[in-house]
Formats: sequence, structure tokens, C-alpha cells
Amino acid sequence: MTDRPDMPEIDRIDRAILRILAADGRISTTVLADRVGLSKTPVAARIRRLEAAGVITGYAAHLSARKLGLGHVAFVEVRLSDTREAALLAFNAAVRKLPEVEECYMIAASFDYLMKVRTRDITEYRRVLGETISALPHVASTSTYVSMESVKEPGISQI
Amino acid sequence: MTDRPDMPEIDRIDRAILRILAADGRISTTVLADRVGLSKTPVAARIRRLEAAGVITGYAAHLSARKLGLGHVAFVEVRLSDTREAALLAFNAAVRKLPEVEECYMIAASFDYLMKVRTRDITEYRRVLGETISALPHVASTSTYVSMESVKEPGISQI
DNA sequence: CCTGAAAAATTATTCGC
DNA sequence: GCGAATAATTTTTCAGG
Repeated sequence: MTDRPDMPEIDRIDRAILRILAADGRISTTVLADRVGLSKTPVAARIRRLEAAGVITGYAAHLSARKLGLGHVAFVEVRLSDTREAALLAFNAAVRKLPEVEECYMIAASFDYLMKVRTRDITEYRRVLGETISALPHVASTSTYVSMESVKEPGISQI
Repeated sequence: MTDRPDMPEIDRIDRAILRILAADGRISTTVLADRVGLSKTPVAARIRRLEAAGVITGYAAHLSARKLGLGHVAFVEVRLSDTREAALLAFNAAVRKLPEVEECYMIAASFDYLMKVRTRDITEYRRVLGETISALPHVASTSTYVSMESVKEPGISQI
């Protein structure tokens, strides 16, 4: 297995550091150092290195969607009328600006995109679908699947 | 609009605090206080209150999936052979234990669950699908949609 | 590349107003 | 909620192995 330029060397201790920081982004270097069994100096250096290399992209508070009244999750399949490069780029750029769209992936299937949309309730979802999503560049049609229950989800970091 | 017991009162300043903390989970109370135009004392108190109320559920480092060699994303529709309560609970509990399953929702549609699965590459996905997902309790059939491009996604906080 | 300790900087907390 | 003083932590630095 050869090195890839975009994949810095990450050893066992780096992984331990990442795992702990992923679970507690506010842990101090002191405590983290204890937990991985090293002194603070190398741990601080490793964190800096992982940040500089773009492995750690940032730190965020996780918020409870329910407590914020954003409990409605729907998935939307989107089909475009034009899938030439320029159309895709226009669609991508427009989607990235929508706060209600939490995730969006281009899919190799009978539809072109799959998006996760978070709203207050189904009424607001209906509004977002009709007014915003359908108005995205080159959208031909959509199919919506509504979540009845969240079995596993990351804490939201958006408000 | 009446208060809901599970939705604490969140005013304009709380929202500002949450928005900033969601974007930078490591910001200090001092800087945060400046940004929201209050002194540190009430800002620290508000953060404690939001944490205690469960609005802020935690803090996490965001990691680059690509740099960690976890760039493969697939969505799987899962149909169960048994959708009685006990079967659903068994499925839910089993799914929550799988690190590859980043998200999972119960869906009101022709399939029962939609899951987002993250792996190293399609080879590993095939292995996870065949060995792990298909072996989850009561799984009757699955359909997979592979992401070709991530247009918008939250930083992963899992390793 | 790590240890350990000292120094410097920041941060969180407390309290009277 | 303010602002200052105090207290506690944290980050950084550096000599040494």
C-alpha cells in the first residue's frame, strides 16, 4: 500500500487522538495526552499537524434538532432535465446555499441527486419543496421520503 | 405559540450563541461574548443553560472523510420481513452498533429504512453489505445507491 | 520523537454594583 | 447584565535523553 499525497501518515496514536476529539472536541491537551499515554508536547504537535493537513476540518457544537424544533427529516430524490457539466455545477452551487438541505449527494442511479432536508414540520417541508427545491436550476422532478423515526443520526451543527 | 416543555425558551441571543458555537465549537466565552454583544458573565450562564437543557448535546472535532480514506458513501434502502414492534427494536439496536452506518431513518414508504453507509471504497462496501447489513435482524432485501460526488455534507465526527 | 518542568498566556469564575 | 479581580487551566517553550 503506497502513500497518497492527500493522505498524510496517520499512525495508531493519531487515530486515538482523532477518535477522542471526535467524541469530545473540547477536551484539553493535558487530558488527551493522559488518555493516549503520551506527554502534552507531542500530542499538541500532532493535533496541530492533523489540523494543518486538513484531517481535522474544524470543531463544532452539536445541537439537538428536536429541542430546536427542527425534528422533521425528509429525503428527496431529484431528477434534472439537463445533466451536462454546467447544469450540474449550477445545481450544486444553488444547493449549497440552502440551509434546509443538510446533505446532498450526486447518485449513480435512476435519479440524479439524493438530499436530506431538515425542517420544522411537514408543513414547512411542503413549502420548502414547492418554493425552494423545485426552483433549483434544472430540476425536472422529485420524490420525497419522510422519516418517521431517527434511528441513528449525527448531532446537527447548523441553525 | 405556546411553550413546549421539551423546548426551552431560546431568544435571539441564544440563537446567535448557538450559531457561532455550531461553526466554532472551541471559541472562548470571551470572544463569543464580544461577538454577541454581551459580557462574559451572561454568555457563560447561557451556554451552561443550553447545555443543561440538552440543546447543546456535545462538542466534536470534524474530520475529513477523504483524508481518512473513508470517501465511499452509499445509501441503502432496507426492507424487513417483520415490522412488528419487537422486530423494529431489534433492528434499530443492531444498526446503532455498526460504525459504518452513519445515519439511519425509518421511512414511511415502500421500503422501511434508509441508511447512509460510509466505507473506504466500493470493495469494502460490498463486504459490509453482504456480511453485515444483510445479516441485520429481519432484513428481507436491500437496494443500494452509490454516491458519485458529495455536494454537501457535514464533516464526519466518527473514526 | 518523547519527557518533564517552568513560564507565559488564556480562560473561567466570582462578586459587588 | 456589567466589569473588575481572582482563581484555575491551558498552551507554549525548552533543556535533556
